[in-house]
Amino acid sequence: MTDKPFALEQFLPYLLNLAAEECGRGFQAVYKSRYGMLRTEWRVLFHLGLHGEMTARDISMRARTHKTKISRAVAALELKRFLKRDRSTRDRRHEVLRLTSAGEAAFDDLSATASAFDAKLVARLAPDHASILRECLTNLIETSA
Amino acid sequence: MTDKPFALEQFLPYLLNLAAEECGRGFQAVYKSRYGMLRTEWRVLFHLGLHGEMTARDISMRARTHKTKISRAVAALELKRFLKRDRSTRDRRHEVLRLTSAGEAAFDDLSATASAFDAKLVARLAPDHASILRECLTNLIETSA
DNA sequence: TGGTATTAGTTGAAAATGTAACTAACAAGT
DNA sequence: ACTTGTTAGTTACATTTTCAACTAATACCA
Repeated sequence: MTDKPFALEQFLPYLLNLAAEECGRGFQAVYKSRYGMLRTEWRVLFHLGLHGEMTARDISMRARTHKTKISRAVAALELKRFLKRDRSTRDRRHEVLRLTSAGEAAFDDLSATASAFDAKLVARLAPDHASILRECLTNLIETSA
Repeated sequence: MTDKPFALEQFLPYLLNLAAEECGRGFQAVYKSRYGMLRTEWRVLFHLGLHGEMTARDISMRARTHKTKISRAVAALELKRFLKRDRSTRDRRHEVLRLTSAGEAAFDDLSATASAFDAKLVARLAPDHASILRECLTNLIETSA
């Protein structure tokens, strides 16, 4: 502190957290109020909507989310009739997950909302900064794994 | 989805959350194992270490953190003998918070660790990207308020 | 076949968070 | 003095998250 005064408002983990919280709030309000979903629930919904059939483990890997979170999100989405599960016949440990038509409708609705929301965020940045931002974030996410 | 396939891995709230989680993990391991601290606790510690005397409300505003979180973090830090409180004589609703010498020692240690950690993160990015990243994040944080 | 290890997914208890209601102190107008 | 309103901070309760233990199915190998 006497040497080099640490700059908290420049510290990346701090900035990332604040930005994530601020930016997440707006979209959260939508999926929460409209479908009673939690964060992990919309993530699962989106992964299934985008990639079709997946197992809980696939989603867990792709979304870098712990399997217990996924497990409960899947249970919640099943309860809402947004997805169906089927045990794989080849390996009965695996459950193949798939959106129902209600789930797909929710996905379509929310992904449109998300696109619009993203556009608003990007509009706040300098024109050529958005792509650099995404590149940096992707980089930080992937290098650490 | 048939129209424009939504790109989840380009969606800013999603990227921000993943990046925040990934980048936070490493530093979290330090303050947690070394001092048994929670996220809000190190934030309060840092604000006091950097700005000297503050009230819980000051920290709450600056760190954009809800007052109940701050209240609990302050209580935890007091229990660890990292800070002291004093009721203001002018307005007895206010509590003036100040680090103890043990608190300052923890702050010095952790801020050095944080600097090193930040440097490692920056090293993963393209040379001129780090400052743009910080600018974007600051922008996203402040514009929304 | 039997034994050990691994993997997919679930569950329960403890810890953390969010929300709203609360206490205590002050301010301002009457 | 006496309401009414506001502010600082705490507490209580419900919701979420985390962590570790668990079940069930499969794989590997002797």
